[in-house]
Amino acid sequence: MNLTIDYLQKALSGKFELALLDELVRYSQFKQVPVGAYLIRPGEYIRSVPFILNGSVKIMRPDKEGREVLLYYLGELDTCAMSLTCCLGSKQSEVTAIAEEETELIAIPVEKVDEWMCRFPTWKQFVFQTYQKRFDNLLATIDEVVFHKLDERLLTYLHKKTESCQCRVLTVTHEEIAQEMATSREVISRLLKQLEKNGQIQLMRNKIEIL
Amino acid sequence: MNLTIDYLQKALSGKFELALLDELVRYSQFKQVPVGAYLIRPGEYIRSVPFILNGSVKIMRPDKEGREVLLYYLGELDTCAMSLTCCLGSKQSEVTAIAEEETELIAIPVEKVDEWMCRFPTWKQFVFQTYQKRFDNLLATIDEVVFHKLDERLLTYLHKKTESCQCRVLTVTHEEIAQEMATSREVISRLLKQLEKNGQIQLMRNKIEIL
DNA sequence: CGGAATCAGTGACTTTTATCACTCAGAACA
DNA sequence: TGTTCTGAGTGATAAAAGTCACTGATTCCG
Repeated sequence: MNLTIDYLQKALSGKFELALLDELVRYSQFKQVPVGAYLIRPGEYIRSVPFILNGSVKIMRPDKEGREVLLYYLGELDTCAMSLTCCLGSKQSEVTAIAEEETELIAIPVEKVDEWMCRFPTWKQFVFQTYQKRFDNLLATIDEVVFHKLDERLLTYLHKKTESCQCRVLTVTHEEIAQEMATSREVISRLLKQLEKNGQIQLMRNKIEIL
Repeated sequence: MNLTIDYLQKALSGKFELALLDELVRYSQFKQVPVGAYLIRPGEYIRSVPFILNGSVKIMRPDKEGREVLLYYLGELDTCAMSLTCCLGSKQSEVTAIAEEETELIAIPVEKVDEWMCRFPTWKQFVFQTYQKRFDNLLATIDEVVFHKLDERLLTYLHKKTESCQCRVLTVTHEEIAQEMATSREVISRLLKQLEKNGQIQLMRNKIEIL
């Protein structure tokens, strides 16, 4: 697909001024990312900041032993704050980013992200809003793991997931959930059964319907 | 005390250009904060960004039921990234900030923080480095609570605390530790006893020596 | 079709953490 | 000096989460 001002204008619907849209088209690169593809892995350097047009991306935090936790999802018109700082400080990534659905995004070169901040107030505002959102996301994640038990966490996990993919029936295995919540499959299976008993969900093979 | 360029120059030792130091002195306010004082409480609005000259400040995340967790410490030449975004977006604080020691800081008005970013490259760099650091802090906190057991968490808690206050003997009760780690006093008492048995710490009334 | 692979369910048990109930030591203070 | 308060230690027990071992069901594919 070709990146055009028309397209961006529709997608961003008045979020940015025309001059900025023009530069976005001129300097950034359109990308289509298939489900399951890695946008970034820990340790890699990031050379451009992804700006998601549609689809969704999950951000995971791994530890040394191969486990990992879901931090949050990025969706439409979201940007990764970590990649911002990583780029500007040319630091390696601390997280994994995986396309949860087929995702379309534009990759913006770091220099431009930096340059535009002073030239376009809407861009600066956007960048800081992004930081704000990510901090809130991380704090929400901390709230979950510190203050809530697994069954509650599982429920909010399911709800967030349905939000992110916009459908009531999730296609996911217990094993996958366990990995994203850094626990074991059996535990998740049992808790899911419990939630089903309580009438909060409906279990099927590979699928979970949220009621 | 009076805020002078000389003083700041010494404190910041070449971090910022003279013109910026000049504006720092002109527009910000020097503050001395006693131990235990609240810099900010959740729900309050922040009108200026604190820049810590010396001392240390602990940032806590509360939940609705009155419990809270320690997120990280701010020390010399640190700034709170959350207050940055909160200010710029005029949002309420999501966290509590308490002076862990007697702390000296300068309060910088939001408009200046914003304005200087385009005028002083060192300032912009500083702001983004701050975001970087806070993200790293939050990720480290998440690592702890998700991947580590309480005894390990307790040990890193103690080590961070000694770092922040620069002494090997902490003056703290088991109850306080329990609160900052969102658990109960008995649990902490037992784990501390265990650490003492392993020769990692030495317990005294109101005091813990790290070996 | 039939075997292999993947996913889910579950009993039995352990470990970790939380909670309750109480004792004891030292500090504080009148 | 004795009483009160705060901090700490600890046994008993419960609840939550993790682990092991196995079974059964469904899907996939040669």
